[in-house]
Amino acid sequence: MTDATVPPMTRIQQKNRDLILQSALEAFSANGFRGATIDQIARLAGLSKPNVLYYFASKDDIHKTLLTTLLDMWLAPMQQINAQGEPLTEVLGYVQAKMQMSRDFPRESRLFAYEILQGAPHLTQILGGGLRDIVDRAVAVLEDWMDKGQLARTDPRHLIFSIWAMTQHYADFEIQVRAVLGPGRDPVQEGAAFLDALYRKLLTP
Amino acid sequence: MTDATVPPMTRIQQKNRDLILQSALEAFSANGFRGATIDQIARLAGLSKPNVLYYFASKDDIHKTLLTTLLDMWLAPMQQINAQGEPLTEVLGYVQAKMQMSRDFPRESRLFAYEILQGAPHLTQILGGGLRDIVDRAVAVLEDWMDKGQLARTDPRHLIFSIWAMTQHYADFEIQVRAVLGPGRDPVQEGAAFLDALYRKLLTP
DNA sequence: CGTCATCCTGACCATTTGGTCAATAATGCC
DNA sequence: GGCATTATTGACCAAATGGTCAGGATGACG
Repeated sequence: MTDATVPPMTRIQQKNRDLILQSALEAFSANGFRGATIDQIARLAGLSKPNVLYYFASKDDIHKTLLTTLLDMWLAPMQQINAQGEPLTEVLGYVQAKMQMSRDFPRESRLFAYEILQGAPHLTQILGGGLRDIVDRAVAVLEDWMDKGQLARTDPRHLIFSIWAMTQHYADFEIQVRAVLGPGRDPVQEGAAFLDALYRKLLTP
Repeated sequence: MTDATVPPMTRIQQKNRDLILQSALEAFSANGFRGATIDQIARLAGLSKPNVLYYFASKDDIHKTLLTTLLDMWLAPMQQINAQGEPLTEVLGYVQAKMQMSRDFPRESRLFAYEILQGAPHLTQILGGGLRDIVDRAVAVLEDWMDKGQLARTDPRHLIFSIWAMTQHYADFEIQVRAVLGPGRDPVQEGAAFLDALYRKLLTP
């Protein structure tokens, strides 16, 4: 019954779809969904507009594909928290990993920020489903550590919110951060040091 | 030479300009600048599109007016930090004030979030100018308190970033927060309690 | 080399949207 | 009431934009 043998996916397809998604990431993250145009994406990819629409059914399709493709990568660090590891190390490692992503993938960060601001039209299912499960798992681990006295007690969910908020801030509001800090500084590096100290102090039992 | 006696500004003008700005806040904060249309703003205001453009020169003009009008209100809490007050109380009060704004003015919060994400095309001057000065003043106060040993030492600027990040998170990413917390909870109230504990622990000498 | 599927494009279309304008209606004021 | 100023609108425009399509170019492959 099942198995439609999906598609062959030629080398050209692979290459061009990747190219388009890359360009779309650039465009969407800079201007938001409405602000980006297919023309712009096509130009960035070095393709014609109809050609872009040959690989994707619509602008919306590109956007949705991009979001779902990148979501896994975005949530990966939290899933890598090791319940058998040293609690403080694990949490601080997670913070640093998220911070690293702010530096390395600011466009992805902005893409998600726009989506959530918009009301998450494409992610509502995932928000209430997969994301919640992933968070719940991490929360269980954190609570276990707190029960054992290996971590100072706090609300684990708001702890996670705080980590998300701060790490995203350095990516999404980079302009503001730079404006306040002035030139010649490395916001993310400084931020990483600050957050390490902050969470160390907060979570040390 | 100077003094063009500006404008009289009739009662109708006052009322309609206010109406339009209110409607524009609704539209821009929900859909971003590009996503909102003059038609939509006009409909929300119960006016015709040309009538909206009678009061404002362009869509851009509405947006800029809105941003600059609301910026003062947005930055007010930080300017109310009292250098003569009890340090911890002052900082925690600032956090609570910002949190209160997340609850009471989420649209304003999103408006600024969109603007910064976009690269702050309308606020660049203010970011590098007024904002920086305001922050510097607060930083001076914080550093003074730290020097006197009344506040634990941290980077004051990143401390401020963290407050901004967290308080804005509850407004701008409300959907995500609600999805993770589940129904029947009050994110902002819980967040306020969490942040109070966090900063108390971080800043108590 | 032939042929079949994949790939690509110019031209085109409908809709949306920011903005204009001349004409009309209210309003304020003497 | 009469007149000047202010408000308001329907009709209209040009540009931008998402998307279509028929036909041509370019591969893959026996």
